[in-house]
Amino acid sequence: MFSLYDTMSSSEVALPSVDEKKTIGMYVCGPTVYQRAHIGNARPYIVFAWMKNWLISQGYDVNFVHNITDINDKIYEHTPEGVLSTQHAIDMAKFYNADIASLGLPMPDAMPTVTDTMSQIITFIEQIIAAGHGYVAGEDVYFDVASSADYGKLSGTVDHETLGDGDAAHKKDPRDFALWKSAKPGEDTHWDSPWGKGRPGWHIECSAMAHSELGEAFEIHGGGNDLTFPHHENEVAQSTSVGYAFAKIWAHSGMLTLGGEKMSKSLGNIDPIHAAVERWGAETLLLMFLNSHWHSPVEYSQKTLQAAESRLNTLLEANATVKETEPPADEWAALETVLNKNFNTAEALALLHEWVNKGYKELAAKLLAMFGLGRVASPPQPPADVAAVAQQRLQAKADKDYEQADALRAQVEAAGWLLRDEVDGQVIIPTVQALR
RNA sequence: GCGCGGAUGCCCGAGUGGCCCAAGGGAUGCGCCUGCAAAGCGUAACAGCCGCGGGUUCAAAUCCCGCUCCGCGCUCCA
Repeated sequence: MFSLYDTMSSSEVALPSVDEKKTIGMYVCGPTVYQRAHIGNARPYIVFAWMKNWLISQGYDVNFVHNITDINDKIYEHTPEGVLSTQHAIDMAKFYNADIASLGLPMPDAMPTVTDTMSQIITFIEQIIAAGHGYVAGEDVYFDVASSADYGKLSGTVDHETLGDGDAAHKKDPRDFALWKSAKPGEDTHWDSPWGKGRPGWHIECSAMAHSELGEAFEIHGGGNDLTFPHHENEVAQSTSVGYAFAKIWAHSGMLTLGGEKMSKSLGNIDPIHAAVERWGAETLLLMFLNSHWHSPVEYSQKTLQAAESRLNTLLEANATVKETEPPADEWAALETVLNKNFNTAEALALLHEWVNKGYKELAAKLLAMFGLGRVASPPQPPADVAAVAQQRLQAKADKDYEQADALRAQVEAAGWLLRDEVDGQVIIPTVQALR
């Protein structure tokens, strides 16, 4: 039985068994595409892509939906002069797709955009108004927070005094948030609606995309924990206001920090995904995240990354040299225990080391593949020139020309391969560098 | 200030009542091995009690109370 820490109930909540419900709906908030995404943005995607893989191995079918917010104030602000904001959003969304694809995990089953969900969004707003939970003010539409009895239940944010931006004169309550915003001068995108030309508010977009893809109720709603309030709180208010059950589990992943502070575009302490992958490689980044619980923060530092890189080398070496052994029959069950209980990847990683060290190759390969680390189990073969130098080194060694042998070994190492003299001969072992 | 989540070895990081004198990894010392290495093996060091102070219990890193510190949120945010 798989369970996850759920923000709504502040406790671990179990998924229905495969017999009760085979298909799991999973919605994970994606980025607003106004500039290139950073490695912190990638964490929710990574965590839930792993989770999808795991649930499939447990017999479920998983529908992993990861949206692209392609309409937002930020996009207007960041669109270069002379470019349409829609084009800028398309460009950045393409980058995001390429960025997450480079991590080596399965792509989401659906990546809806706001633009493509516009008619459902408008219908949804009409439903909310009809249900008595939304109101029109001029050409804007707001959600009536006071009408929502459970507002604040998800985030525990109940302090009415401090909430709300207050500067929107026609709000009934400062906590009310926009469902539809009328078009402003200078904005190059707007859509027709019963309330005039405009665009949807941020929160309604996600509710609408989630329901449009996954129906009224689904199992897991994920996202970074910085979205708990107001974004997810507002999503809950919108969706439950029309009678939808919405998400069974609210899973909020921890922040990636840099210098002890959240990595964020507005703080500017960011490292873009593409730069991080280029510098460290996907495997090292994945191992860094794998080492800590999905719910905890992770510090993105030279030290953290280097430790992950060393770990990767250790796994590559062990995989290349340890002899295969038959594991105990119920060994896989140990993994199920740790992963099914709140998806404890750090424990799974400990188990992975054990398996690799003991030579349980098949099990290790299966686990590695699930975490997007398949190349650790099946690394590339050394290129012909490297193999040739390795061969020459063997000859030099046989000739007792050790100076030459050491030089050749250094040459191979510079190319990203280790040469080791085992009892049954020289072996060539890949390092992190060989995976690039 | 309020809400939520944390505080475990030199470092990262599991562990939520007894199997914990605390997993796994990273970084270390010595020996064997090796042409020299690396890995491996052996060995050493490695948290004297798991932020601090109380309490509950036959039993606590794990539960309760108070405190300190850190992160996130309080309508830009993964």
